[in-house]
Amino acid sequence: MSDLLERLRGRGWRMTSQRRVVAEVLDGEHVHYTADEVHARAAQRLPEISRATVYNTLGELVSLGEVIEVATDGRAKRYDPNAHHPHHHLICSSCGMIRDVHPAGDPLADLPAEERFGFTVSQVEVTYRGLCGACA
Amino acid sequence: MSDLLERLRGRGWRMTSQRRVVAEVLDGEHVHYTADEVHARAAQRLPEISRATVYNTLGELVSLGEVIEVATDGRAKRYDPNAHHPHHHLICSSCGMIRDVHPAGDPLADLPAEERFGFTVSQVEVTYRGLCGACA
DNA sequence: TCCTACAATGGACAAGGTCCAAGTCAAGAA
DNA sequence: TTCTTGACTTGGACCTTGTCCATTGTAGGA
Repeated sequence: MSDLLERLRGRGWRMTSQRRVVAEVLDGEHVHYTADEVHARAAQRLPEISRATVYNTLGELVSLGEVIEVATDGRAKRYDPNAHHPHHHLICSSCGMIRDVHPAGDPLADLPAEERFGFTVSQVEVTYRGLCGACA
Repeated sequence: MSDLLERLRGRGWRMTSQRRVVAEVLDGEHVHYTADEVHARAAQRLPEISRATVYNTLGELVSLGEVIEVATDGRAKRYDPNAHHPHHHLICSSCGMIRDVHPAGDPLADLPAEERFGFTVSQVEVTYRGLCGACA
């Protein structure tokens, strides 16, 4: 994740302790926290960090393309730092656990021109749902 | 949509004017209203219908499998009555318009066993995003 | 070290949705 | 037809998620 901190600094980000902590919380594989979870974890290291700062920082990371926003269920959005490795999501309908997956095939190519209705299609998300081993 | 009313009655639904109006609002092709839009349209025919009843009724229709809930953007959920005809969605990133689409291919078959992590996968949603003709 | 523009804070506010106690009514029973 | 009853509806309080803004703090360049 120090890569991320370097990249951000290179883009002219002012490096504050709050931003550093948020970036560190988002380090790791298969991390899909809600904004609230990010805030709770960040607050363990920096108790006075505010909710607004976490929302601001997450929003900036998303618009810089460093983090992906995942709307899994109409409840809280989740934030996925694995933005530089294209992938889709597999979600447990019972406990909400999320895994990154890499299906074969190219869903973009599967959408014929006559099904595009004049849209310029630029992005596809595939969401698989089911029950995880523990919930089944 | 009278089919729907019949099916619901067959399942033991008590038929009230509120439920009838909600079901009627959801009649048609390419209908993807938010709960609030359903409420507004229902209220044109039945002014005293309450928000809670609309939410209850939509929730019941979803759990009966008659309507699909679509979380397009982390804002309000949308309700899609086209539940008996499998399809996916194409969404304009600018104006939010939604179209039903029918891509080729089978994304479920594209997820190899070693990418399923012990899940029993039962459902796939594919969401295409881009700009519609008017917004491009 | 000092400045200052950018960032953080916290509290108010808004949207979307859920819950609940009380009142209403659809539909089966008599 | 009328009665009965439990399912349904209502409206308002409340919760969760997220945004906004005026004020205060501070990173990093001069």
